[in-house]
Amino acid sequence: MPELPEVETIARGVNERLRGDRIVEAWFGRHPEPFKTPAARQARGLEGRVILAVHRTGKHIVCELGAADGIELSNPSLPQQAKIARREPRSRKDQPQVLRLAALAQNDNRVEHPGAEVGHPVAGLGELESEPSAQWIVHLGMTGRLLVSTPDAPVAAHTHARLSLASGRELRFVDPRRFGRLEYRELSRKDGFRAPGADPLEVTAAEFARLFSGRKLFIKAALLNQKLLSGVGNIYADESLFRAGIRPRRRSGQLTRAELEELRLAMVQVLEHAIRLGGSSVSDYVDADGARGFFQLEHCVYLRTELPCRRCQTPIRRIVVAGRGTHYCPHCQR
DNA sequence: CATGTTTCCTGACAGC
DNA sequence: TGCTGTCAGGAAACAT
Repeated sequence: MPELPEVETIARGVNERLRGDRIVEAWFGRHPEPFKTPAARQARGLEGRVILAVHRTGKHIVCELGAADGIELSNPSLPQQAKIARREPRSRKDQPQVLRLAALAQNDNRVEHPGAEVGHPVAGLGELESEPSAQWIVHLGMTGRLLVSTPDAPVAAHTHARLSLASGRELRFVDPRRFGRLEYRELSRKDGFRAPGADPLEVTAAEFARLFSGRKLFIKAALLNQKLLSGVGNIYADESLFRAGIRPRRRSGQLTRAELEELRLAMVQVLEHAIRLGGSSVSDYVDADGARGFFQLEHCVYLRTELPCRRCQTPIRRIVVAGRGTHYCPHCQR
């Protein structure tokens, strides 16, 4: 199940490999509607476009796309768009993609994914050769994969999209369980896509505390709510709570300010460590090259029911919270 | 609005 | 062996 570290790993991998490549042809299987955008419209929109950059927001992978060669946009309000992107940001919501991409670029220096060379940083939009005029947004759901492969590689079952590229390679979207979503949007009409909640790696202590105070729901349910934080899923909610020493059924609003800060720091450490290890391969997660991650080897509680706690040897307990399997140490977490 | 519940979907696995 | 039943789980839709 791809969460923030897995999605980040895939986005970096695709960015390193496909940046500057051109989509020559887009093929979509007819099976997996509903996409968020009808397949025919995606294909029409994607074909001919250049991939300027690929990055992550929340659990979404965003491909920034340049205009197709020799084709004028039908809705040329681009000068307007460019003006918006250069303006000083007034509020968080107004922040242009430029800043987020720049932040990603800094992050990139810390990557030590064993399965891949350290990549060149993701450029800010200002460094791109041209302004993005469209985006292809990929959500992997539970079992989605985004793979860079050669055209002659065997097509896996449940392959729902294949983008043929000018370099001769293909970008494939495979998703057996079909919880994944594909969306195409043109930027002349809407602002660039951003996940609905705060980014777990960038959220400030004050913002984090504000998000989680005054709520009655279980802290685990709050961590999973993408409208509060975007990117944390079941694995990293459990691992973050363990690291912070907080029980998953504590009420979000009952946590002290100190506990919330403890939780935020634990979450950041867990996520950054997981990114360094290329994510967790628990079911069938692989990165853009088909390589597995290694963070599952360092899980302290997730899927460790009845196994001894790594800190105190107490057997790990499994309960259900917010409809999700939830794992914790009854001794280390209070 | 806030929160809880149901639904989608298929591979894996248990039980007979 | 091979069938049936159950379950996991992200997020949208629906219910309270």
